[in-house]
Amino acid sequence: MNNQFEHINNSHQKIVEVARELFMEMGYRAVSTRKIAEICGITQPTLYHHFKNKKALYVEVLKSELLKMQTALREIIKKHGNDIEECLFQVTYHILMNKPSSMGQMFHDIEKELGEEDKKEIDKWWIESYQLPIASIFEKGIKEGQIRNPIEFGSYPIPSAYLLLNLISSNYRDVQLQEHIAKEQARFYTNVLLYGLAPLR
Amino acid sequence: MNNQFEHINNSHQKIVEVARELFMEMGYRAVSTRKIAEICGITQPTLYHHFKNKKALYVEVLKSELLKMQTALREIIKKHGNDIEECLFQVTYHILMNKPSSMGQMFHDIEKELGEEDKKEIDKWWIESYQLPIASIFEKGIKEGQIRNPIEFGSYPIPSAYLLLNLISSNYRDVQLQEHIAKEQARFYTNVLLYGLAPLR
DNA sequence: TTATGATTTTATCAGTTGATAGGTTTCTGT
DNA sequence: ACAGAAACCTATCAACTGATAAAATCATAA
Repeated sequence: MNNQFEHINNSHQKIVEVARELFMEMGYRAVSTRKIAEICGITQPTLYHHFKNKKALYVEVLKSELLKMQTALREIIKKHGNDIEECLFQVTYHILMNKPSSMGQMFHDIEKELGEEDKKEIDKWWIESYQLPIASIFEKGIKEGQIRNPIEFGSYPIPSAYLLLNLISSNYRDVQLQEHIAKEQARFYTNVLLYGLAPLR
Repeated sequence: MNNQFEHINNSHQKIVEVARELFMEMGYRAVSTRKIAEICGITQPTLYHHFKNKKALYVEVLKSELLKMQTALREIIKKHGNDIEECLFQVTYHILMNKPSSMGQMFHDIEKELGEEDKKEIDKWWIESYQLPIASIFEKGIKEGQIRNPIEFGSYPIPSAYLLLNLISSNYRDVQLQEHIAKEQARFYTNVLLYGLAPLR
């Protein structure tokens, strides 16, 4: 019934969706406001009715991206929280399949293209979406003795989380992973992370 | 005596150096030919006397960057080749300290901004500079029983090399690492890579 | 000295970019 | 039906981009 509201949401949401696809694929600089508008089927100045400027649109894209990941990771951790190996595998697999094609590019854009205030806000969202959920897995693992003693090995939850995230988020080829290959890769990552490449002595 | 030759080299080399710093820090798109020229102390059209176009300059920057890394890694491997743990640590530490501040951005630029023929050439150089040297460490480790059986664990040399490279090359913060922090991080990476986060049973 | 070629400069172009002003259409609540 | 707001459009701007043409400077070899 509230056609106005739906209409706003439709345009707004479509712009964010299109922008996310382009920004994450090509990077902030390589995507023009005209290209976004064209794909949305609107004219370029209309974008500026929905968003203050290009940066604001990018920030909104990042927020929606991070929020989606936060929801998904919490779900996975709730489901497999009792089995740390399976939990890490599922998290790794999910990120591999659903992350932006080039997270390195995304981090670079956040660092170089946004202002201080935006950066801080995105940082907050990033921590809640990626860092805390994954660190919580390792924290539980340490408590239950499935992860080495951090004091001896340096395996504190947050550094461990970043180690896993670095492992996942970088990819020297930007290829989109196929399902079974991503599963294989996630399994390899998880195995190495937990048990290492050296044979048991 | 050959003043002409020196002069060419001076300009040429200075342009490449300045361009490398800017390209690696800001990314291909964010660096204008005018900015490079300004820092070099020359006018922008002069760049086009030394390089066919912006892309050609970027390719040259990448080549010099990769060549430097190739030389360094071969040196390290020759020196510590008999001790796989120390060798991996030294390689990890060296890359952490000397890599471009954002390798993710670099990969993205290679993938999206270069043509097919340039991409293939850079790929060749990349393999010789990073992939083969690091894979050779794991290959030796497998032969000598310091790395698990690849058939059982999936720890083939090249996937293992990429695992380590992914670990190193990504950094969600683009901060320049300080020496002792990089050493600590390299040690942590090497330890996890070889022995895993799970305690020995 | 002088001719030649390498190097660099000035002037300029055409295309793209993010952004704004001002008018027009569309929708909504009364 | 109508007032007001929201959504969208046309036209346009100033800045910046990579690139080229043509002239000027410079070093070098004869």
